[in-house]
Amino acid sequence: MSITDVPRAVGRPRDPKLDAAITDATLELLADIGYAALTIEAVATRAGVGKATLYRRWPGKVQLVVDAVRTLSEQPDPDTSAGVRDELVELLEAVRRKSGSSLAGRIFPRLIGDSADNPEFMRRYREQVLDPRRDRFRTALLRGVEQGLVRTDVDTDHAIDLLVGPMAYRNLIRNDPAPGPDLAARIVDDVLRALAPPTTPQEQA
Amino acid sequence: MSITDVPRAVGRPRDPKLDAAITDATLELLADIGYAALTIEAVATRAGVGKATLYRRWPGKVQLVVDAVRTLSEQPDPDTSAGVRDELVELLEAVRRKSGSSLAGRIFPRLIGDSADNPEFMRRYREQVLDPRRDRFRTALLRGVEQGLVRTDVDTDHAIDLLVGPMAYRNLIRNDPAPGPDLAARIVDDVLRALAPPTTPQEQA
DNA sequence: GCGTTACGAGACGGAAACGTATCGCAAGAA
DNA sequence: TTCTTGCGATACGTTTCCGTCTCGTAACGC
Repeated sequence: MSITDVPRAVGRPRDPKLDAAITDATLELLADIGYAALTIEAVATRAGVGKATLYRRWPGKVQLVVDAVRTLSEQPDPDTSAGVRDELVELLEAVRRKSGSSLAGRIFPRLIGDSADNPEFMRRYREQVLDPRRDRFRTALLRGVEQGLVRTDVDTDHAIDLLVGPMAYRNLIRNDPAPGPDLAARIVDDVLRALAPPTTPQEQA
Repeated sequence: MSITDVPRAVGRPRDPKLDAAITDATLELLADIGYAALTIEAVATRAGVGKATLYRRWPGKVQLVVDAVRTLSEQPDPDTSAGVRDELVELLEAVRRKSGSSLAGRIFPRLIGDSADNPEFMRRYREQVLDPRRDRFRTALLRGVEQGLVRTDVDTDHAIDLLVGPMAYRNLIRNDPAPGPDLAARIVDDVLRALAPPTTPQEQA
C-alpha cells in the first residue's frame, strides 16, 4: 500500500506505522461520514499526522480510499455448524450481524452510491469482503449437493444471490424493523426448498 | 410542495411552473452527481432560476431534496400478463429494466448511502416508489394463493423480499455482468417452488 | 398609477478544503 | 559529522459554495 513499498536509499525512512494509521483513519471516516464528506485534512487530523505526510504517500483522495478499501478483509467466523442447512443459516446470520456493526458493514452502503462515480471502490470491496464470503456459501452449497440436499445442476452463483439478496435487501433498503435472527433460517429453508432435487420428496413442510 | 401552497394576497404571485422546474433539476442532479455533490447554485442554474427564487421557497438543501424525492412516483407498467407466474416475471423484469434507466432507478443507489445521514430521503423514496411496487407484487401473490400456486399461509412481505432481493442484489452490488432478461423468470420460478403448497406435487422440473 | 411581491442576474463577505511550501527537529546512510 | 529525507505544524493563495442582498424589470390587487 502507498509508496512505502520501495524505501529510499538515503535519508530518514518513512514510518511504516503511519501507513496503517492513515488507512485506519480513512476507513473510520468512510464509515462515519462517507466518501464525499471525507476530507484529507480530517483524515490527517484523525490519524495524528500532518497533511504533507499524507500527500507524500498518496496523490489524492481517490487513491487513498481505493487503497484503504483494499485492506478491508475480515476474517471469517468460526465454523460451528454440523449440517449444511445450519451452516448456511449461520453464514447468512453472520451477514446480518455484521451489516450494521462491523467497519466493513458500515462502509458498504456508502460504496453503493459512490460506485456510480468511482467503480473502483466497490470493486475492491467485492474482492476483499464479498467474494470470500460468497466462497464460503459456495462450499456449503456444494456439500449440500453431495448430500442430496441440493439438485446437482445448481447454479451456485444464482443460489447465493437467492440467499444473500433478500437478507441484504432487508438490511439496506427496508431497514425499518430490524430483522430478527430467525430471518436467516427462513430464507435458507425457502431457498433449499427451491433448490431441492426434483425427484426427492420435499423436506420441511 | 414548497410554500407556494399559500399564495400571498398582494404583490406578484409566484410562478407555479418554477416549483416544478426546480424540483426536476434537483432530481436530475441527484441522479447525476448525488446528494453530497449537489449544490443549490447548480440546481438554480439548471432550473434557469435565480438563487433567490429557490431560497424563497425552500430553506435549504435537505428540505429541497426531501420535497423533490417525494414527487418520485412512477406510473406502473401496463398489465400484459395472463397468469400469475408471468405477471410476477413481468413485475420483476420491470424492476431490472428501470434500475439503471429511469430517474428514480438512478437516484435509488445514491439514497442508500445517504440514508445514514438523512433517513428522510429513503423514507420518501420507499413511500413513493418501493411501496406501490410492493403492492403490485402482493396482489399477484395473493392471486397465486387463490389459484393454489402459493401456500395459503404465505408471508407476502417475506415472499416479496425473496423475489426482489436477489434482483436488487444483482443490480446494485454485483453489477459487473448485466443480468439478462431471463433472470426474472429464474427467480420467480425458484421462489414459486419454495412457496408452493406442501401437498401439491411440484411444478417445473 | 401605486404599493407590493416575484423574478433573473450577480455582487458580497464568510467558511471550508484544496494542494503547496516552509520551519525546526528527528532519523537514518555515507 | 554531514547530507538527505521524514515528520508535525501551520501559513499560504486559490477555489467553491454558502446565504444574503441589491438592482432593474415584471405581474398582480387596489
